[in-house]
Amino acid sequence: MDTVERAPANLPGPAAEAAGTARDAAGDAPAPKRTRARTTASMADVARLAGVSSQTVSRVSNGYAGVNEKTRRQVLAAMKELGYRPNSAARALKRGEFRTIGVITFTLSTTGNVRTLEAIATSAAHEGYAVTLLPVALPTQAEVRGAFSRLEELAVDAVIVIMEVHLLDAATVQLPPHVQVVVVDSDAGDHYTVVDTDQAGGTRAAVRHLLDLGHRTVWHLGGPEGSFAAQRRTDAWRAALVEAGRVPPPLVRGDWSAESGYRAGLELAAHDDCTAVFAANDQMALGLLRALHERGRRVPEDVSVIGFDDIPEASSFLPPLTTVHQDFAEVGRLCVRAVLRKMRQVGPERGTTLVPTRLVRRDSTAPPPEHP
Amino acid sequence: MDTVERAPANLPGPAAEAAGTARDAAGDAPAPKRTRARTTASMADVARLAGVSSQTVSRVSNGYAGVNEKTRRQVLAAMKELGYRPNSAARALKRGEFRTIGVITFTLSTTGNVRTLEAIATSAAHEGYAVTLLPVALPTQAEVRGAFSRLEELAVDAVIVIMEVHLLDAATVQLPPHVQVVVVDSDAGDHYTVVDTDQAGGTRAAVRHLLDLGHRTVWHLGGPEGSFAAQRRTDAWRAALVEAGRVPPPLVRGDWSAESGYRAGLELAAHDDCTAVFAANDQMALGLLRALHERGRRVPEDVSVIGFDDIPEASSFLPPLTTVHQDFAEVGRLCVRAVLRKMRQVGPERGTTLVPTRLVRRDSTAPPPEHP
DNA sequence: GCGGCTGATGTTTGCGTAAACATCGTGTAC
DNA sequence: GTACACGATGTTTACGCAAACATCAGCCGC
Repeated sequence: MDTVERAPANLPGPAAEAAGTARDAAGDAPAPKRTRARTTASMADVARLAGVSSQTVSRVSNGYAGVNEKTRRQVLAAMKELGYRPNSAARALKRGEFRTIGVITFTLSTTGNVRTLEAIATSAAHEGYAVTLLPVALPTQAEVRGAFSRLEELAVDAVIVIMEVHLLDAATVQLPPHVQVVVVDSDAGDHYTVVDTDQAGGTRAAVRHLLDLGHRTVWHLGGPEGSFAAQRRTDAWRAALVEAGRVPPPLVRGDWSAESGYRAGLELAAHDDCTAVFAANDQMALGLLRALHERGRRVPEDVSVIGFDDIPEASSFLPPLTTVHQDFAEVGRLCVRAVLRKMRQVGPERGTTLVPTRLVRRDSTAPPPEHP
Repeated sequence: MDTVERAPANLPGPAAEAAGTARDAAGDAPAPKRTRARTTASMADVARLAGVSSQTVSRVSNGYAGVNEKTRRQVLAAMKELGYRPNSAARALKRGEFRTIGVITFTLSTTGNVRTLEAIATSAAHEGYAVTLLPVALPTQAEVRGAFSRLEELAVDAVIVIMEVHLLDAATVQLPPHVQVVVVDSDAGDHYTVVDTDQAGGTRAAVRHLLDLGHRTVWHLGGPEGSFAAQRRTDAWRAALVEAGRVPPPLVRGDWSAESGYRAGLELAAHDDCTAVFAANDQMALGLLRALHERGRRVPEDVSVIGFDDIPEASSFLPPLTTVHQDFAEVGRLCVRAVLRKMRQVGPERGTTLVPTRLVRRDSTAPPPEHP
């Protein structure tokens, strides 16, 4: 821990030998007013100590070739002694890039957003980029606009937006020029670059699974209106039923939360002919399971339930939940790749990339009861 | 978008007339070699267009007093026309601060970390600070060291670490000087500034609640060894029992995941004398509930279960989970406050701040069965 | 032996901003 | 009416870095 305590800038005389003695003059003489204690050593300091030009320090710092091995070693030693760290502000100013990606998202309350964010951060780090978080408290236009106006001053080279793009457009966002944007949870593939889970494919798999088990039709516990993902799942659910010649029951809506799933579940439990429910996410499925349990409808004997997301807890539900697995890590990875490509001006400017899903069969689905 | 294309730097003499008409000239004449299309307007560009000095633009930009209202308006108009955005790299370089806080954390798989991070981001935004994420894939020393070495070059003024500080120490971290650190999930209050949930208080409340219900003792499903929070809960659990004159049963460990709670639950279900279990988090409690259910032990009639965290889903478990509510938002808020105070050199350098918990009674706890 | 090349290094310059200092009217006190 | 304060603005400078260019040995080929 001692390394943290050290204050390399004020070392008494160690730097004097070996090279330049000019430092002492600088250290003391000037007006002692507020000394300002230079916080970090600069390239110039290192250069002085190593007896080279600052440009050579720069070359070493950036790992350029063309520096004599002996010189390089001297410089490295000087850097170490002074505790030199390149100043990223100066670097960014000079290079014109921050090596940082901004991520705008709503509250991190949904598993999907968190997982995606995590993957983005990891992938970005891998590429030498940092990730700056721009939280938006509420999905209102004012909030979104606020986030973007913060962004305007922010040190980012690109932005990944994890939310329905309509809010973005509606907020009359004015992005800093040359800042690339990639969007998740949106259908704006013709205006933006979009990366998303294959909502439709996953939904189709879920519905088909239930129909294959023998259910006459499938009810749907949908997500909130604002969400594109929710909309997409609802549309796909309806389409899959129609395609199979079934009649879609009325839609029941929740807001992604388990609590809303519970409330919707109480409603669904009242329908005796409801033998299969496709919940738009696992949390709502959880609430649904509780409601069904309370109303004495057994899962999966009386009612089959299928979720979406495959959160880690899904396998521990009662009963373990059959669900559609989303590969959030892949989504995050692709976001970073897409945004970097856009920055480097390779790859398509717009269009949607879909990440496939996978149906995970557990114990919450079964054939319908003999005669309901 | 046209504002982007414009190359304000090369304007010949437009500044002369209030709102120049000389723009056309700039587009053609200059050497067409890679034009480099200046990406953004600088203060100088705005100054030229507004017919003032760049310093005045700076004053307007920073909202300083002492600028004539008319002048200010001119400047603002010019800014708007050029789509001017202050360059944060230059600003950071000049001011010597980035207005950014780095957050180091393990994978965002635990609710607590995510909630805390979210609160940190929100509070920081409130204070005009951005948050940069430094994900650490695995809690190994090498990984932690890697994160910190990335950090060394990173544009942050302070760091909040959400993890057991031992890993940090062990990684022989060398922090940039003058970068303040605040830590969550740690007992290093004497070396660092620590903000944490009152683990002991929450645990005591949980244990007492169960004892008050009439249980002879309370079993404990603990978290992983590396975690300070887990350790603290385990210690407090044992202490609370001893204090009440009870004999602590053997400790059962999980790794925070529901799956591990399930495995541990199978084990616990085998003990007929186990009538009350305190799980170190809600996810493990979920798995525990499933295991008990599978083994035919009813909750709460046969076994009482209590969790820790109060994740949103807890109220939808079967049965709804009694648990200890953690105020992650407050933890995050206090982290930001502490770190900003340290930067401004007010407030104590080290020491621990505890955030109180609250017991949330739901349906998973009840008096023990008559004669077990 | 000379021109030119290569590798290693130094020098100059400018990125965009804002602190510090300088200037310049205008009014106000005496 | 001179002195002086004050408000409004302009000028200079430095933040730390790295691209572009300059220098300067040593070495090669002919």
